[in-house]
Amino acid sequence: MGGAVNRKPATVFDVARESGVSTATVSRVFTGKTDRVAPETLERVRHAARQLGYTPSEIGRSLRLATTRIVVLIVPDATNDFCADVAISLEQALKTAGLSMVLCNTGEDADRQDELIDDAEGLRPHAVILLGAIDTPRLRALARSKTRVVFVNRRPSPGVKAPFVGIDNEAAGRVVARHFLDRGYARFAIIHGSRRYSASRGRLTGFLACLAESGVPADSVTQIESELTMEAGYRHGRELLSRASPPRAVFCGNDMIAYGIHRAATERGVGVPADLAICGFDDNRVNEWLAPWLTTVRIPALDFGPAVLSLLQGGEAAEGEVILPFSLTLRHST
Amino acid sequence: MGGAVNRKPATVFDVARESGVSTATVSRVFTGKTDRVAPETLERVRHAARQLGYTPSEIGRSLRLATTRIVVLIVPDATNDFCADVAISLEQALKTAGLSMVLCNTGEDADRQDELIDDAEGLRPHAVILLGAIDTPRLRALARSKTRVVFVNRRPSPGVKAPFVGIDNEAAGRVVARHFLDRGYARFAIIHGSRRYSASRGRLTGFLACLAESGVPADSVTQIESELTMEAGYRHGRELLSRASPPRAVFCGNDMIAYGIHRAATERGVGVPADLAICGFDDNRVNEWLAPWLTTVRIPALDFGPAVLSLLQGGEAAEGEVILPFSLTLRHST
DNA sequence: TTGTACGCGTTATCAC
DNA sequence: GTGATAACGCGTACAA
Repeated sequence: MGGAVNRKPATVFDVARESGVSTATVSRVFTGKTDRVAPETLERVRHAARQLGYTPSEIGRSLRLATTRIVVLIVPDATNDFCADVAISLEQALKTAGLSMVLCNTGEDADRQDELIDDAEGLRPHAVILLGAIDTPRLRALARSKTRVVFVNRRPSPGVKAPFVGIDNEAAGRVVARHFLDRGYARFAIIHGSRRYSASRGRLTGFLACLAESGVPADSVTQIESELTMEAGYRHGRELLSRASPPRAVFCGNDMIAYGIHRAATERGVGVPADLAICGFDDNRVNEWLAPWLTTVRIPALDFGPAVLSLLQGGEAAEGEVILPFSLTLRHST
Repeated sequence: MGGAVNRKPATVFDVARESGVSTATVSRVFTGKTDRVAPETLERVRHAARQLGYTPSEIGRSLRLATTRIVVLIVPDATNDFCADVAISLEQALKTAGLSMVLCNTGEDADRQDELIDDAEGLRPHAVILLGAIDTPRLRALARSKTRVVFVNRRPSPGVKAPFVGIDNEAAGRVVARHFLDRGYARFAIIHGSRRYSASRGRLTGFLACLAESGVPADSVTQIESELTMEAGYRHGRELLSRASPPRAVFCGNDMIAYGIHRAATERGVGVPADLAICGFDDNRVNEWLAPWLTTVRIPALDFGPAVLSLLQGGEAAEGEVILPFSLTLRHST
């Protein structure tokens, strides 16, 4: 049995002493500069390290290099399947680059986001990734700082230059509107996320613009700003369907909303799509299995992680952006 | 405009110089020892810090205190809703204690788990939380080390003492078997997770024991060890239903499996529960909305995070354990 | 109430 | 190919 139990972790000094070399050599071994170390020395050091149960301290390393290998991902709502998928794909991508991911949840709360940004900066992270960021002074300060920042799915406010990964939301909104028009529907509703999010704004803008250009009168389109949860969708669905003249087709800010509306419709005996057409957004993984009826805009959530990583690796002052493709998945709800 | 742009982050020294005090005083201000600082000095320091955009470096702090405020959560499969819920609830709970969560995914791969454990120890984390851990020598070494470890949903191998959060899986298996028997079903199948997981083993043991005690012959029970995914459930479902004498009731290792089986049954025109009864496990959040037909064992996934935190805070050498309650959610699939 | 001085573990630089 | 050494940012014991 090694004696590595019940003592504080071994350090480079311990390994150096044990293997009869200097700390510099030990460091060289563990930073991969093995070509500058004699093979025999290399083996001696490795052996001693194993013996002592030595694992290099990221803390010491980070202090010396003035940065950690941690990437902080801040999401608005981790219970949302889309956020979860982005987190999963990002964690996988980061691991290939030797980076760890800290996950934080704002709960869509601006103050909480700002606190999390403070905490994140305290970690001196390799980068901060913001999914669905909320525009606050603190956020702008972060974007101005030396900290690497990547915005996902929400563009930084004009004037803030920073890498971006997302889709063309306005085009997506237009595609849905066009689809509704092609089907011949006349009265519409859109239940969208907060206007503070450029993603929500973009979809709303594209949807409304396409309808307007096709001569749909503005009073035929109900707009509802909503949380993006199943509960909210259910609530709004009940309200919409109890109106004297309910909408014929509804475009949802995400699939969660769509699930809620569908339930509201089912409970009232409203046929989908016979009486009400529903279009979601995101195309969550479970759809194929549990909601094979849902027409929705498919976003390649699992491609977001690799895209973010490519931006992180793309040179120092990268201001690049990655626009990922979307597509309309046609099923039976429209 | 403050001049905090384009320079390296401010340190205690900068703040000390700017506010005309010593670094010790600055440190005292930011570690909450404000009662040992004159109110006027306090304000001066805070002002200077704001001016400089100073955020205390967790790195320096961690080095000094020989530990970070990071908790590493290692999960087998983040795409699983149960894992996701545990992660979410843990992140929330940890934040209240000023801790950050690093999330890693083993993909059910033992080697990868061991690598992640190495990485985790390098971070000198406050604690490592293992959900569905795989028993390896490396894991045992971790449990023996000074690193705080909490096992979730899987008991450490006998001889390894460590805090545990989970449910009574054997009792859960029995409850499902009893339910099947009460409904009068005769031929059974259980599609369970890897026997390497004590959680899977426990459910299997309880299920089989209860059936055996009730006089069900062993050859009336099909056992299938499987991945816990929708795809695997679908595959096994097709296979089971194509048999000459298919099972009448199937107990699934988790809800994902159940979704897959349900789809396989639907595609073949097999009625649920008329021809096949299905019982899941976990009761994912989406069930109420998208699978309101699924009878399943409800696990309070969102209570796991707080439970883990309570163990972390429960004294130094806590070897406590938290057994959370489960219940059978009866719906229409049985 | 405040300041001085040290050490935490690592790596880059320089000298040999 | 190897070693000695100086930082990196912070918290605290001790001194004033």
